[in-house]
Amino acid sequence: MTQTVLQRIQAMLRSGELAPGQPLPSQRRLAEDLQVSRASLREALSILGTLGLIRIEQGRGTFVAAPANGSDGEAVGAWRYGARYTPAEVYQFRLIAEPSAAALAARYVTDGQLEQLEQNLRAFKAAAREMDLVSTAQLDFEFHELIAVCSGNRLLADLHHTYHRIVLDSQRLPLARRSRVWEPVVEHERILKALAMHDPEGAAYYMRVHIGRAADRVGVEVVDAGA
Amino acid sequence: MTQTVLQRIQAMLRSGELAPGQPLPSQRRLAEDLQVSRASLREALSILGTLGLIRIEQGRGTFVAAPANGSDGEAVGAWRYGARYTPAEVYQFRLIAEPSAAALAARYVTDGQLEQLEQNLRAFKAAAREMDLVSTAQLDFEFHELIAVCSGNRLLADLHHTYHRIVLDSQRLPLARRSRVWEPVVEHERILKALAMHDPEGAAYYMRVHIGRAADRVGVEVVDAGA
DNA sequence: CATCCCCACTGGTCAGACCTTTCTTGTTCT
DNA sequence: AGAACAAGAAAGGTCTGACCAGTGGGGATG
Repeated sequence: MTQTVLQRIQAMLRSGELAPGQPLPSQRRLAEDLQVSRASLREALSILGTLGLIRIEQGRGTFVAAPANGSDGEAVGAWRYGARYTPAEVYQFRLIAEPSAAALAARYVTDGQLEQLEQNLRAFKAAAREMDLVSTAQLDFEFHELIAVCSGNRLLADLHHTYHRIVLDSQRLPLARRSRVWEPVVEHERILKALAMHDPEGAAYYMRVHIGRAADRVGVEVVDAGA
Repeated sequence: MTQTVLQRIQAMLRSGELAPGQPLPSQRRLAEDLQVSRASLREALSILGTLGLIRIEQGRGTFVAAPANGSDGEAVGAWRYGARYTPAEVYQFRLIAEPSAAALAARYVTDGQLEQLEQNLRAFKAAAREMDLVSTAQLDFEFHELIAVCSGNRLLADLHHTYHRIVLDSQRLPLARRSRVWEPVVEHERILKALAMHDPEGAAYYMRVHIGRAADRVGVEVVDAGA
């Protein structure tokens, strides 16, 4: 039920039916429209609020979140709970670790793991095509985690799990700007192709590009260690 | 309220109070424990479920999500308790992370930090001259930790702490063979010189060489990710 | 001894009530 | 007329209690 509501509201948002900044119907009204209880509706709205797709203000209403436009200084501020590490630190670290993880994965990846990655990519494509931002974010993370596992270095694999948690702790998934939701699909495709060809340099290169662009998409400025 | 509950449950998960795969208290029980209504609790749990931190199964219960089991779906329980890493994995990871940390440190290191590093190097020299193997190992680690801190990336700094622990837990201090005890002193000197000159490429290069040779000195074969 | 069914759990959903905050609106006082 | 204030409508926030729907264990039955 809640999942259904989640899907339907996401559909409303991406259909452009509601413009950014525009208020959604009141919870009571919306619950009636969707034929669900207010409790179920609220669970869905809470999730969307946490993910940053909508903004909920007591006494005022619920509003479609302004798109994460490049007007920097604001997009990052949403990282309100991530006290420990800044987004820049996380992306900087990913820029260091993940290309190497990809290079190692290119050497050691098995056919079974490649199949898993391809399966993930297919689901990722489907989710992107339907603009299902929640699923894309989850599948994106899974892709990177799979590669970390394929690297054969458990330190890298566990580590990915760690900063996955860090991002989750900040309660803000790396949702891309809607207009750029298709970019990571292409980038993942390139990485996967390099892995399939067992090409360490290529995998590392495309991974580096991918992480850099991912940081850009969420409006984070990162200093590349360049090592 | 919901936000508070979210924080508290996340705190439980982080603290390791609940191990992966272990069930959480039932919603009715948990709601009572946390002094909130089940509705509010459910909103928080729904969010955590969506984010993948917990797995909610109707009729069965709510469970702490297991860390990524990506590979074979078999070796899941393997590192549920206390992950162990081989020295090869640790050195491979250091080979990835530390050159980048050194490059960043070269950019951001302050005069005060350089002074600390120089002091460490002097003590390191003295310990090496006296063949004090325990002190050299400790000072060696401290040198690397200082550099991680200088990088300005707390993720790198905390990480160093982590695998320092891993190495200590394995009771396997990187003690050099007596005949080669002086080598790391020279290598540290080169790194420090690059840092003092604010030369990122040089610092990264000498660090890479240093880690590689360190692995060799303790007889570990490492595959360089080469990325 | 094996089978089956019941019941006590779990999470999922619902309805309605009450609270707090916000903003409008209409009144009142200056 | 204008400003200040007060009341109320409407929004989201929370709570209570109930019922629905799967799950699984253990006792009754053959």
